Amino acid sequence: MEKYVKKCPECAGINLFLNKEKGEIICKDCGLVVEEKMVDFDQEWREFDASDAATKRRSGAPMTYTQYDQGLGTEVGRKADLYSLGDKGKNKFFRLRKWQYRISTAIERNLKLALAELKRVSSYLKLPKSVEEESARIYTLAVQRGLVRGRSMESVVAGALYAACRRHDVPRTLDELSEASGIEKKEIGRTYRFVTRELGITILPSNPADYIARFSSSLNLSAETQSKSVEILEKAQKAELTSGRGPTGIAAAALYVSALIHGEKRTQREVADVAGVTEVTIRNRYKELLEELDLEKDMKKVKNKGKN
DNA sequence: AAGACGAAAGTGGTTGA
DNA sequence: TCAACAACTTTCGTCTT
Repeated sequence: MEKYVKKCPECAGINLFLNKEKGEIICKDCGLVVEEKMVDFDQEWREFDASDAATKRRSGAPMTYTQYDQGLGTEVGRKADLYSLGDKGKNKFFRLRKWQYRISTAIERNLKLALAELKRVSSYLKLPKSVEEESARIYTLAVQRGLVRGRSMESVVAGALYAACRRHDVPRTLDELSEASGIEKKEIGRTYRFVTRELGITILPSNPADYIARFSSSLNLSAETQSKSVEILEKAQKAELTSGRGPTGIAAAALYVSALIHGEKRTQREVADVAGVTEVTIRNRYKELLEELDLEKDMKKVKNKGKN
């Protein structure tokens, strides 16, 4: 996170912080997420020597995975090769070239459509460009390996986006992806798992804290509440309450408790809705939090009723 | 009347034989 | 391949504010 220069449009505070990875600017005073979609002005690579320059630098038209063939294509053979072939060889050659042509145009057509869809969903969710690129890359690989066969193009696009979000620590819930893409949640989850497994993409379990900023912003919670909940999350992780649990549930519970403590009560329903979990899950996590971390003292300050 | 709480049954996915 | 299993959901009745 780095300091940002402008003033917060909500509270006119100057404590704006920029998180480039997530494409978010967060106001530490009021917790407002000012801008979720921004242009990343940075180079994402660094050059240390000439070979870095050769491999990483991109000049001319930018080579980008959001262009469907990256300006590169495959062609089978050239005329000159024909002289070394007999009649049989020639036939084979033409057949192969025909197939290659069909396959590559099929892939290109598919990519063209898919990347349009990908851009649509990505902009709907206001995802940063880096994530869009990543998911386009993933999708391209998936098409080349024939992983789309038997699956709808849209669901693979959604799966690729989900994977890219996770890799960039800018998690969106399956619900959000589902709403944006119109694909069922389980279908996205399925293709996501399939694609990442087949492509050997490793993805770390997402950190609950990554969800806090967004959730708390849609609930209009204060910055104190927000940072308190991150604090709670850290303690929860030390107490090993987080492993194996759904990160959104934990994030939601931490936010819920934190809101209670700061007298900004939100109903379990409200928190559950933005986090995409049920009230029951929040209750369970919330109960565990109260048991394991001694938050009672904090709670007493708010509702001064003795416990036991 | 709305919200919080918790029990019970159901779902989809993982794991280990 | 199948059954046991954990996490989470759905549903519903009861209690609290």
